[in-house]
Amino acid sequence: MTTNLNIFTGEFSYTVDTKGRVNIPAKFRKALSADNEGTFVITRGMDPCVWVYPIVVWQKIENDLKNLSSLSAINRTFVRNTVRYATPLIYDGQGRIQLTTSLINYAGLDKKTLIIGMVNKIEIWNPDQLKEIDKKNMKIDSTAYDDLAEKIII
Amino acid sequence: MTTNLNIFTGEFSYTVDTKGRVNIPAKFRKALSADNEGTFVITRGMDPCVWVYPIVVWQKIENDLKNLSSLSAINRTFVRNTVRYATPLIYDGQGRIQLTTSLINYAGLDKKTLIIGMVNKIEIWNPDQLKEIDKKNMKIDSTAYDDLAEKIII
DNA sequence: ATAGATTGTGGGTAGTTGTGGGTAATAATC
DNA sequence: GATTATTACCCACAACTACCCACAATCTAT
Repeated sequence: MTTNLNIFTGEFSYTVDTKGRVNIPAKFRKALSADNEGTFVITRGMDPCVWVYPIVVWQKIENDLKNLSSLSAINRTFVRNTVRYATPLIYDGQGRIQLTTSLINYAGLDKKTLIIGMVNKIEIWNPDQLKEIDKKNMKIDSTAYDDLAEKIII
Repeated sequence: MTTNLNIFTGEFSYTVDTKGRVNIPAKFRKALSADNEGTFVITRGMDPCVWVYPIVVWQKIENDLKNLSSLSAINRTFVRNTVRYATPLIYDGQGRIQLTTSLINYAGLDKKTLIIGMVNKIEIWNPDQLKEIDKKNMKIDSTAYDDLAEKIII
């Protein structure tokens, strides 16, 4: 197949087990480039969910952050908030990653999860929470959304 | 023949089998350019049907999405809604693709299907559902249609 | 007109995948 | 240092998927 590496799409339903482990969908593991050596970085998403990056992609982000001047208070806060909750981890023999309790709480995860490919990263959601957010977004004025849709022709 | 590659036209009747597989019409497989290596991407259509893209066409969309910053909430929503249901897949030795249950449900597919070439993509419909939509569209005031007629001369 | 190839549809089987739990090694606590 | 909690690694298994073969119907070409 000609799918690109480190690009993730699609939606999958999985469960967080009692030990706080979730499966990384087999398709996503196959899309992970070899130089990651099975390693992801998990961190807080901007929405109430967990973001999962291939480690090589994350390292590029770290690099960009390094180049932000610490003179600006906004920069400092931004860097702190982005890096603060980031944890690298390898998936186990069954293809699962071990989430941290801090991130499980942040995303409100509990048994049922929705794992969504977001092109360059992966999101882990509590399905109910995503439904809420979706509902809220429906009401938001959609002109900005339409502008995007016009630029990116599907 | 000198038909254009990755351009699809015409209508075909096929069946979804018990395993959720549908045939891609031979004509469409022949129109698929070699660099796709037999790979399509299926996703939700804007209408209640399944959209099927050649993967090289889809990858152009992915690329545009990858360049949207996740700092903006609208960008995140847009990316999520666009790629959430997208799955790349190769057709098997018999020329079939394996649909996901999620998309089968969304499009209300059940045995009989209508496969329609939509120029740069393919649509998979439940024939009854398409008939419904067609009926509804008939009633719509046709000024918009007339506007199009000025742009596209058939 | 007939033989051969192609096409659409069905089904079987071996391997993969998702999920649970067990055990040993490591870390933390008192 | 002993005890407890946590983590890393392994085994088990049901459910699912990818891949293969079969075959009738249709098309192509000589």
